[in-house]
Amino acid sequence: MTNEDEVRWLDADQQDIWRSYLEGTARFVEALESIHAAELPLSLGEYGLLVKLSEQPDRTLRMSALADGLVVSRSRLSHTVARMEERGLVYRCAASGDRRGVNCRLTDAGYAALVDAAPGHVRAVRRLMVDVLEPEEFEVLGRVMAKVAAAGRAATEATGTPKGRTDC
Amino acid sequence: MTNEDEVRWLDADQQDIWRSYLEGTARFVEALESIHAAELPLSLGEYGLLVKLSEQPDRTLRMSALADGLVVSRSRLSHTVARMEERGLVYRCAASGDRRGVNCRLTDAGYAALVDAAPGHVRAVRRLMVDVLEPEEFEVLGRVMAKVAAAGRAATEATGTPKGRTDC
DNA sequence: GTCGTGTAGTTGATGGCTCAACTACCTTCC
DNA sequence: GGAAGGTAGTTGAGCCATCAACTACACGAC
Repeated sequence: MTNEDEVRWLDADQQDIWRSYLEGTARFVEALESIHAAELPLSLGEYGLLVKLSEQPDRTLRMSALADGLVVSRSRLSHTVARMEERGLVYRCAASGDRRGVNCRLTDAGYAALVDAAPGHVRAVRRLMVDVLEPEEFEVLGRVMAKVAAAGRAATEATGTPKGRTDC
Repeated sequence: MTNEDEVRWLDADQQDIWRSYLEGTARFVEALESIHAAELPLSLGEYGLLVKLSEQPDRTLRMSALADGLVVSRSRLSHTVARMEERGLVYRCAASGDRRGVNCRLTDAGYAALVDAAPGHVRAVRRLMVDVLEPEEFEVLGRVMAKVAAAGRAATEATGTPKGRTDC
């Protein structure tokens, strides 16, 4: 399984690309998170959570769906939502139908924070990514990362315990 | 500054691309980290650190250079290296020339761990990214992320306190 | 020389994340 | 109907990252 003879190493060009990817993602999130921390009322993670909620019909989503959508563990989401609930950004209530379920709902204050943060967020995303690329480059990036997302999803479902799953 | 009239929002296509990017990076690191945790003797972060060291002439690098190369704060690197030092993977010693400086050096055990982890790491990177893309797609990804890296670097240097800097 | 400022790195307190364990509920099957 | 196993979500302990403060050294100006 760890037999070295079978390994197809990356050639020099592939290594360069790989390192560009690693550095690019690292610098990008570093810059975006620091803009959120310095100028906006929500961290990048909180912003993403509120965006997801705001897109739902009743600004409401099941905890599990939210965790899957944000690609975080259920445990982490529980803790995060608990903190955001204390700040009045969201609140939890029982889900109808399945008595195990819990809904997470965006409050008016949460929506207001989202509206407040959105312009700065979009400006930052443009400055750090969208506007530094040619339109075609940006499009390819989207196609490419959709493929990568699918591969990751497949790998996570197939083998290891995804995130915070007790089953298997 | 947060005047909404001036904001150039993303159109529907751009939003799709942006979300593909977010989900792709999230699922990718999730899968890669879980492979490291389950099958390899080093976490993804530790692996990256040892790779950087192994590329240096004497398998040695200044702490500050290491922090910059890995895009992490000096504080975080200090803690991480302290833990890895306890495991015998690296060790620190005074740098020559500048008496403030500290060198981080790869031990034989650290190199052995790297050699041990490398095949599984490369296999995972291929399965999760390189091999799911057309060669041209992968090349574009490299070009694109190099641009993004540059933009992030510029933003971080220009404005906010980068990571763990006390100056400014 | 020493004052001021900048750089290198560490440290400890705080807060968030992870992991495993747990409750509670649903579903299936006999 | 009840036993077994799956799903939904939470909790607390321990680990890791972050932040601000700190030591120590370097360098330039006067």
